[in-house]
Amino acid sequence: MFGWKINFPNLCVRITQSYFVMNEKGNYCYEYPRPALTTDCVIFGFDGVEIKILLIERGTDPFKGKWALPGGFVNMDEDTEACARRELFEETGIKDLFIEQLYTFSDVNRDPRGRVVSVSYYALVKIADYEIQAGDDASKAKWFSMSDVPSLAFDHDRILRVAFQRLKSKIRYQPVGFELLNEQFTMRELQSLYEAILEVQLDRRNFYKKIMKMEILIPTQEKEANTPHRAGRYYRFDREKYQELSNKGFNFEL
Amino acid sequence: MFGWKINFPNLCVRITQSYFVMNEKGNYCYEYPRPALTTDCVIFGFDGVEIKILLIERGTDPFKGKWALPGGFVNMDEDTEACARRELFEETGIKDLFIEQLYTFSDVNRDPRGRVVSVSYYALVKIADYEIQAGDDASKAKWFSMSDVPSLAFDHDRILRVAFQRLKSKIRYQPVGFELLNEQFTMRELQSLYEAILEVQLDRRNFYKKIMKMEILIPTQEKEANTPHRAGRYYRFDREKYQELSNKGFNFEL
DNA sequence: ATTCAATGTGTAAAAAATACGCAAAGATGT
DNA sequence: ACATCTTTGCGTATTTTTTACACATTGAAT
Repeated sequence: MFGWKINFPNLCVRITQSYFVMNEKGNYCYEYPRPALTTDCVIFGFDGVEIKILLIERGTDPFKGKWALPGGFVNMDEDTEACARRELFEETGIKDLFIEQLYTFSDVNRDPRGRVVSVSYYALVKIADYEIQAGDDASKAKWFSMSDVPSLAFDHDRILRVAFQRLKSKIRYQPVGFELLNEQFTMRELQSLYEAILEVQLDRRNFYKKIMKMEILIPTQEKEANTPHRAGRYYRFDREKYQELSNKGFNFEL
Repeated sequence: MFGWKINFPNLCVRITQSYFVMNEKGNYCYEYPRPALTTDCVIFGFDGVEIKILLIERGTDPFKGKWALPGGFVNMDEDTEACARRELFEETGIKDLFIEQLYTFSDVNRDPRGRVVSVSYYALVKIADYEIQAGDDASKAKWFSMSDVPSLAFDHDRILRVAFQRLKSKIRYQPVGFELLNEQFTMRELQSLYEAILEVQLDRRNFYKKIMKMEILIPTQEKEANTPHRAGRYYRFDREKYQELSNKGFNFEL
């Protein structure tokens, strides 16, 4: 319905009340000025010890050479979430991941190129699945520890701060942590994840009892390999069971 | 830096990488199509019994005659929050209120006029301050009970649902309820507010003890008037004390 | 066999949430 | 003056949840 390429200069395409004129250069013309719309994505991973985020080194100005969040301009035939997923895939090869809208940043001067409004998302990925792809293609993507993030392009420092804050509060009352772990994980990994995000120490035994009482973990028969000690059992998150319990009024909380 | 009115036809104004051309009709022209950007605002009030929301009757198509959330297009020199506040003031006379970003709605077909992305906000107002203004000016603004909201224009039904959900979860761990009450309020009013939003019944005595233990309420010497029984004491929310406690790690929770 | 962390269960103490009881206050109407 | 009605403020017993830590056992690797 919108954005057809029409090659008559100054043809006015009327769509109810909003319309654009296309001039001889093929530009899109509107009666009132419009901000450009982009999405940016904060991608969190977990390496077993620390929370990491994926950044892209900018190849063009502005901020050429600086690290930035993956993102780009919204197309006319996609909503912002689709845009975030597309950009993510194009820039890092990551797809099919947990993604959720974070906040829309709209400061008038947040982009030196002009008025650009960014709808930001945060995503949780199983870092092992993407470690390789991220590093090898043309775009310079790299995982950084949260404690080791360089100063970022645009207002991306701020976006990152907001995202981490959100992750921190989200993980306490929604079972999103599992998105950061492999399909199978040990109790110790799960606990370490919570400790890394919440920045606290937890008692192993109480943690175990609390999480087991929820009945949302399926113990598998498999165990860790190559440990110098007794191998930990692998568990998997039971999404269906969680949905079921959730519908009955159960609230995940840790 | 952006959006200067320049009267030479087809003059290209280059701002780093983003630019617009102004054609002979005074239109704003861009190399790529852009969605229009609006804000919409869900305004909550509390009349002592029920949660209410403020709606505007649309005077023009599309959805002429339907009720909708107050909102409008974002100007180039204001961020989205400023836009939401401005539109709110223009359409309802309300200013200086609690406002917070809710979510950005970007479905490709959410507006029949074309591609329009809406950054939505929700606001909490002391209903008594605005009851009169809302009804009297040209725009037809009206308070509706949550239980009695008509079908709304655009995707505003959905926005409203999301907003109420947010209010419900927000009020449990942030002291935002006070924004809905007068500067002074009785214990009963505060409790009724929580009961209305959370849709539960609370024990008066436990509620009293819990809220008093937080030490964020200042009891005044004033009391209700014209009650057929013992008048309730007025309290006020101690913002500074809350800030102070909050910095020390105190978490409001009810 | 030794080492070392994981496993799984138990339990006691502390803290928080829940459910009521009750006497007194005080504003209004009769 | 009295009856009515709801707030006020404190008390308290019970249940539930959280927290802290003990302990015996398992099992992979060297």
